[in-house]
Amino acid sequence: MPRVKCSKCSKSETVLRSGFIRGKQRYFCKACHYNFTLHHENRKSNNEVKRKRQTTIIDIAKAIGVSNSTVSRALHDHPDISFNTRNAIKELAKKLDYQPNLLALSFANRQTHTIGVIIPNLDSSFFASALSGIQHVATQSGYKVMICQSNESHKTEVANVQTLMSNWIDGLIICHTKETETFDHIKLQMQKGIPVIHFGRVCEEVETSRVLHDDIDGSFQITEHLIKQGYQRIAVIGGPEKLSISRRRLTGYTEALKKYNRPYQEQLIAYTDFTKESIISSVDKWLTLKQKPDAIYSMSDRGAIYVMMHLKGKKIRIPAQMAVAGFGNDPMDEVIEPNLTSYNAQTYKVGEVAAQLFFDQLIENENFIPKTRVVKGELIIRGSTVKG
Amino acid sequence: MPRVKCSKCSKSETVLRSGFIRGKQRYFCKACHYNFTLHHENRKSNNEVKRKRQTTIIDIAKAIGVSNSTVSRALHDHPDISFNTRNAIKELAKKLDYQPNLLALSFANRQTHTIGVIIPNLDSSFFASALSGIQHVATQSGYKVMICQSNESHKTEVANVQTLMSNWIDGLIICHTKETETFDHIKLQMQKGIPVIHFGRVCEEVETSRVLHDDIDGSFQITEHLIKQGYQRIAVIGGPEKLSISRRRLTGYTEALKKYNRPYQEQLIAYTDFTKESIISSVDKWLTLKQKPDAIYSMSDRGAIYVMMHLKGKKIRIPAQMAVAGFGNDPMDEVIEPNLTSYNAQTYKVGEVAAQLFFDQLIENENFIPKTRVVKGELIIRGSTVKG
DNA sequence: TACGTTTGTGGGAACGTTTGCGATAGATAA
DNA sequence: TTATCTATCGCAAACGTTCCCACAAACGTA
Repeated sequence: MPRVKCSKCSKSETVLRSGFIRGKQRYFCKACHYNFTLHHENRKSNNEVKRKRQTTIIDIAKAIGVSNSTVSRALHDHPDISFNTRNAIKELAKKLDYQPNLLALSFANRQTHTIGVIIPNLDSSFFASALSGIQHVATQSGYKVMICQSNESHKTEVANVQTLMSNWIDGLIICHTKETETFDHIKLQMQKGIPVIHFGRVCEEVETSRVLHDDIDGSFQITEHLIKQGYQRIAVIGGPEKLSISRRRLTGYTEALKKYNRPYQEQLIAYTDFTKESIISSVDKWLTLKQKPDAIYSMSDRGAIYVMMHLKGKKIRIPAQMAVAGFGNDPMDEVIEPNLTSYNAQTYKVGEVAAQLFFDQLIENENFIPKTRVVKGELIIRGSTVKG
Repeated sequence: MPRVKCSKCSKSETVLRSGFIRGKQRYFCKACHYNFTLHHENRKSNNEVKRKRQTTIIDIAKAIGVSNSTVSRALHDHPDISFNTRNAIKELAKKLDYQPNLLALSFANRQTHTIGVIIPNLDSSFFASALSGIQHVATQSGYKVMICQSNESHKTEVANVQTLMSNWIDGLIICHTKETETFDHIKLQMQKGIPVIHFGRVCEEVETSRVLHDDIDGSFQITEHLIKQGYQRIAVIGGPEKLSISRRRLTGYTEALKKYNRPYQEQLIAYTDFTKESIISSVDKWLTLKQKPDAIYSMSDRGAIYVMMHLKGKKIRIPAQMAVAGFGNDPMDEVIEPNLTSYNAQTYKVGEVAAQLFFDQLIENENFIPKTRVVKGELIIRGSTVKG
């Protein structure tokens, strides 16, 4: 028998317990037939910060004495609204600093005006500038960007897709991790009708719009440049073998060799996971060869820089004894000595195009056909490959 | 007299035009008293991509034959739901791949579980890693992060705040642009009751929680290190004079001078806007001095690198003729030659702490008191300041 | 005047979830 | 039995906006 006063009639004899509500005892008063729970002061655990109310359409409607529909229409310049009403509404809206509640809007329209972006990481200037490109185009069209980093972990990537999707993104722009080899998580979203755009590292299993660096031509140009500079044995540091960019860049390399009638030497190709250790071990292996390479082309600038630092540590002169070239035109290229020859892949533009492809797909809708765009880059020749 | 069939009674004689709806002709049938518009096939311009319906709580409720409330409570392990019902609901939910509609949830609860972050840019590793820190902590607590770049433009920053706010972010973590000198846009949001956290570049006008690099101690350590290395005239490249980090870092510098009884020389202090041009012009000015400095401490690594490249261009040997030190421990520091001495400001951790401060404020709510956290860093001595 | 036509506005459902309050059929105690 | 409890569930409001439909009043026109 609880000794609790009814919060309505204040009697306590008639109060009896009646189950639990959210962990709290609920009481029922026989006298006044009233259910209640005790709102103790320790209700502070309520960390749902209710913000101050914003002006809504309803406020305006009430103030002027029209219906919400009218206000909504007036604000959207719907032709059905009289000049006077429209003006009055707009004026009051401005006065009350009315801001449409995007949440309600998204909720009602079932679209959030948000693009989800998944990239391996933000540390590399490569992805950072692609992201900037995406953001630029998205912002122009009134879209927001929600970013996730996969940290080159496939598992995280899958989780990221989940997170973004449950936030109702309108589209997904993604560059896969170097681990990713299965694409069910992508296919699933496409079935749900979400536009998916790939960039950089691409998935060949599914048909999506995609934007690529000109990997083949870039690799070709770098290789051609090295050949023309007189280097005879050009070694290559690639990424994981299954990664499509590895394959494409290797294609450019072999094409250049073919054009200049140079032999393709298996032992000069190294597939790495882009980590410092794997790269250095490849280089070390090459250095033990009888026929050492006289040039190393790394498919990533970061890798090329590891190579250079390693070579410098071994007192091997660049480019006299060994030329080095990279891919991506990282800002570091102009800092390291000698400056690193690289291929400016226009990553910012890649990001822009990716976002544009998203909007294309949005507009063309169901009669949309996936497109592949290739962004041209340019070879930037610096000291690391030019003797003398 | 239009020849349009009523979509209800199919007569056409009784149909007459009745205004416009959204630009489309509206018709009214006298016979059946019915208003309608023609839904032509060319309704394809409707690029509001309605996605495939997700399973909702209502679907589950109908399927099992209970009310939505019951389903909601069952999924939340509310004690009022019987074991059997709960199980049945959870099972079906799993089977139908039920995902709660976060949009509806945010809408109902008036909170989005999203933190807005505004940073000057993503290109610098400084902000990128702070961002990673924020994201890490946020994700752990089930919060998302919405990122905006101000591009060091105050105007853009203000617009960013607008954008984020109208998306109902639950809190704002911001590092101001170097231009920003007025803070009304911040005050406004604080009045609305949303938590604002500052990091790095801080606003002293308003009372917010904030997390700082240990600018003073960092600067002190760098200066002390230079003094101990025997450098006599240490020049400083700072940011804009109004920027609080400039002032704090200068404080550390002067404190070190004081401790070692060195004179403070006005002409060795340069306030720049961190651009390459302004930095180089400062350096050039110093080089014309009779009493040239023998060490340059740049408050940003990027700036220090500009300095080094410029000095190298002038064949000035580092550190023999001029030592250089930076602040921030940018990855480039280990790439440039000689390696750049710098202060590792633990920016990743700064980001983490910033996010934590947000959650603190969220929990403590109205009885919350702004805190200032300082993240300790460490001096990293490299070749650019150590002779021989 | 009588009818056809247009204009301007209101009503209300829908979007998915949470949650305070009621309600009821059994269970338990008196 | 009766009085009291309890476990379990339903109802409905609220969040802000859009948009389909209905309708009355005004406006033309014959």
